Amino acid sequence: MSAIPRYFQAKTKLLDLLAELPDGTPFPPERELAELFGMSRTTVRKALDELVLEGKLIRRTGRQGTAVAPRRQLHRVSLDTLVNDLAPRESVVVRTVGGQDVVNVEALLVRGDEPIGVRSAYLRAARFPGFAESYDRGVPLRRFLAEQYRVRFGDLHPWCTTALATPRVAGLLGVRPATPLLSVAWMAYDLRGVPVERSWVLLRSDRAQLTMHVPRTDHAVRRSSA
Amino acid sequence: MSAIPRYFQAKTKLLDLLAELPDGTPFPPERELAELFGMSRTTVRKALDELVLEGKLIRRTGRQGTAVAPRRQLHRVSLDTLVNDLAPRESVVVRTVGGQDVVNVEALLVRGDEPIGVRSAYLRAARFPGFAESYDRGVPLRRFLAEQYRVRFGDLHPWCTTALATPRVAGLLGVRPATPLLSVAWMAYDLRGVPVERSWVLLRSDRAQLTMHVPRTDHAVRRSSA
DNA sequence: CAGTGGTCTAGACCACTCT
DNA sequence: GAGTGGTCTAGACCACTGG
Repeated sequence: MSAIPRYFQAKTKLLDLLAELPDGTPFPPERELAELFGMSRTTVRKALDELVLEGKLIRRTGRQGTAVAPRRQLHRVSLDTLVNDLAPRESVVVRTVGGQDVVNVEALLVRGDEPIGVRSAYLRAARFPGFAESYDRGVPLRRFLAEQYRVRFGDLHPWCTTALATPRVAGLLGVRPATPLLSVAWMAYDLRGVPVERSWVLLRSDRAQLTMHVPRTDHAVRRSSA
Repeated sequence: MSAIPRYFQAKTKLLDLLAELPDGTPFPPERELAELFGMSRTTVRKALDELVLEGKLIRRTGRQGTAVAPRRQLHRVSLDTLVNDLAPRESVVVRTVGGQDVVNVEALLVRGDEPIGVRSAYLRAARFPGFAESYDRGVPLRRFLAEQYRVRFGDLHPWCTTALATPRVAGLLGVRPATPLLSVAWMAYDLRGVPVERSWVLLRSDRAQLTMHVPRTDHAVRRSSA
């Protein structure tokens, strides 16, 4: 095993420093920290980079400098809400892609005036004639499909992973490219097993947590059935 | 807007190079790429760093060098399994922390000889006397608590986010420090509402996906009840 | 042993923003 | 103009791995 890298020692010190400062407090400049810690600016920057990725610091160009990130209230977004009840309202974009074959519904998820995520849904255009023109953006997508096109949705098995922000998504969410995001994706089928909707959501994990539900388990039952 | 950084130009070139190579192909050394692109090694490394984070390249120390990442099969881990059915077996470590007040059960999650995650559970020692000595590592933690200590668990509301690997976790999982991981955490209460267990899991998202379940929704019912 | 990635340094120049 | 973060350089030393 190797020794603890200096940049990680710097990170530890920075975390201590950070814990004592209230939100929004300007942080010492990188050059000053480098001198204080007796390290090169490059090394200190590597530690700062990680703290920025973790959402604990914010950096702005110019005279504004680095500051303690406001401890934003983490918005708790439930999986059920994400799938069923999201009404995109004004920020939705509907475009047809793949030679008119597919309709893409892209919506920015906003909480308290801040973007917290992007949802992108793909539908077969042939299954939903006139969708692009008739979609009511104040209605959750799945409810709209259920009501207007008589879709009956079956069980869902979404999966969750991490992804790095592409430059495009980074622009939408106000983060730097290559920022890690929480990714939730699913394929929705109707009751006959026909695929209906392919969606995924990218969430800023510094602003939103995904909450899930696991019903209570009776281990006695589990045990006797095994 | 600023010009395109050189490291991003390097990344584009590397992606072109990478697209033509089959899985596992050795990649040119960093020093060679730097000379080829007319950049410093540091700049090329920044581009390589992102490709490694995206799982497109793997880097190994020593003579082995960089190579095109094999497209691994992703293990699908269900949320229910993660919470209820994980039997850590031989890799579990039990330690008491915080002045004997708390017991920490740490287990490495393995699939096919590869580590895919770490689970850490915290229990109040006073609630579970003798736990550290008596815990049977072949039994899932929650079942053990249910059977040996008569715990009846209530509903669970885990939450999901991203986290960066600390050097310690990185060592356990075989990734670089600061690799983005999928984090699943929960607080478990018994049926009387007393907190019992505080756990979290860190998953390598290049090897494992978290799968969840959403029961079918009847939008007609939802609509009429609103 | 030679060659690889991992880390670190001391400097440099730029774009940006506040005063 | 002064100070900030963003990028880049040329070099150095180390730990590790294969022949």
